[in-house]
Amino acid sequence: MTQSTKNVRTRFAPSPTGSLHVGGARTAIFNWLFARHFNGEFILRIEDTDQERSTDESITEILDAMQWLGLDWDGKPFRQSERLNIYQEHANKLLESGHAYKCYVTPEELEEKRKEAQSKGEVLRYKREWAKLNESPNNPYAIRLQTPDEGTIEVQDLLRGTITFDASEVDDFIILKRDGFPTYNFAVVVDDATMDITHIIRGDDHLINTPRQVLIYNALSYDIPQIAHVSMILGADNKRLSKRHGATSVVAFKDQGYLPEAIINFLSRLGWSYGNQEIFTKEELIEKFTLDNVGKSAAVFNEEKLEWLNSWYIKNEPPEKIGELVLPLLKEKGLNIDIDEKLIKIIKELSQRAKNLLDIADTIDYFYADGIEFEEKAKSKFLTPAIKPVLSDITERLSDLSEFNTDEMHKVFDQVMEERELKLGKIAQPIRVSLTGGTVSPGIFEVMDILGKDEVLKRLNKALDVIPNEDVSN
RNA sequence: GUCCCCAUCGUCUAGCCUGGCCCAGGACAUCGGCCUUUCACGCCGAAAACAGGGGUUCAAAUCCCCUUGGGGACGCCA
Repeated sequence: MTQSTKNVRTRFAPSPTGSLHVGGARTAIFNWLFARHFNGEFILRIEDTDQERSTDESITEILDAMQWLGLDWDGKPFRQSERLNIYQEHANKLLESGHAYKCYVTPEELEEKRKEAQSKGEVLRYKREWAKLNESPNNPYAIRLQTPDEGTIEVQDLLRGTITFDASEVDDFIILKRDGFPTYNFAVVVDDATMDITHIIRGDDHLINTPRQVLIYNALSYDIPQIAHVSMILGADNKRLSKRHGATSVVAFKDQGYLPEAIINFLSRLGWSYGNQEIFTKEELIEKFTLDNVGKSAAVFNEEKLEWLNSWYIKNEPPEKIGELVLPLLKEKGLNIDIDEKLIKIIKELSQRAKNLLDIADTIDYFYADGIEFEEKAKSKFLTPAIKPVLSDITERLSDLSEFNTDEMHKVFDQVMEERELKLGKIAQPIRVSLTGGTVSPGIFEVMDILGKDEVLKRLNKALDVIPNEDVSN
């Protein structure tokens, strides 16, 4: 890639009309990685020029999500709504230089013309003479850029090379709305130029806007930054990812117990790759990310793979860290505990079986319950009169242990198995049901170790109480 | 409809730029097996793709063209 990578400065420019969705997050990640890779700067710019749809809640949500993902930005986020005078100055300059003109036609009139064209199966082409409609010093106006009528407009894309558009495809478009706010294309150019952005990485839905932006750069005599259009993320049906596809916002995944590491890892690999490597730490991503390995085709959001990555991180991150993350979930369930040796042991076991943090919180109950309930099916299948003597025997021997550790437990079980000529498979499930109430849990020795001697004996005795005695009359 | 982009297993992708090492490699998911104390984990294995057609070339997944398919854009939204 023959691009300059000195003083790199990238930006993420969300519009605050909702929370951060995964597509936006991927764009943010690429820009962030690119900047960090080249020791450059990554700035945030809130594109809130749509007064109707922009909200402060969205801004907060987006910034929170960015922070949660660990995408730190340099300096204070810019807000376009606070830079109106800058856009107006630039628009006036274009007015003076003859690159732009005032247009008095109303949105309503245009809408009517648009409908008319549509009914004829056509697309509305703006005609320059409409600008004069309603012209009067007192009437509001928008400002339009005067665009060339013929020739071509070339766009240089870092990923796709030179893309040529016919000038006739671009009609005179609005740069400043009648409310004094800039339109997207204009604000983007003015901002990227005045904010010294060196590299723009954005979704390829913006590719079609780029010739317009090129025209603005030229009219303003600004240099054009390096631009890379990455392909979009699609849903499983190959359609543009939207709410219809279920969870698409970053917070939704957070709420479902996903780790930021998994999301970053997953999203980074959508459209980018590094040989056959699947797992990347943040540091590795920064080290290895360049535009050279970014692909051009659209990627389908594959939630199963995200899930796999998430379970990988849950298994491989330090249990202390996972513990910190599940603590609030446990609080929600009324389990007010702190990180201690017991919790860490539990996490080590449960994380092997969890796809997300919720799984851990959902399967932890019996470790802390004061008196467990037996699942009916489990009870009737495994807590049988036939097994009662065995359970009773084991309970007695366990209670005799002075050292209650897994080695000693194993010895007890080995003895019982040998004396009674039973396989572990025969006694493990009754023990498991006795200790956890159900048929699914980590290994019984681990469970006993975590529960401790007193609790184990308590539960075994309770189980013995509920098992009817074997009918010995016959 | 017009314009723009894209095209390797179901999915994410390696390989493509700099043709031969590719009867195409990895991962997720699927299926089978092993391990086993349940559930998982883990390990081993299987099935699974160069969209189609023309060129160029001794040789094409790799270069060119067309077709087809998919996506995107056609706003005083961003």
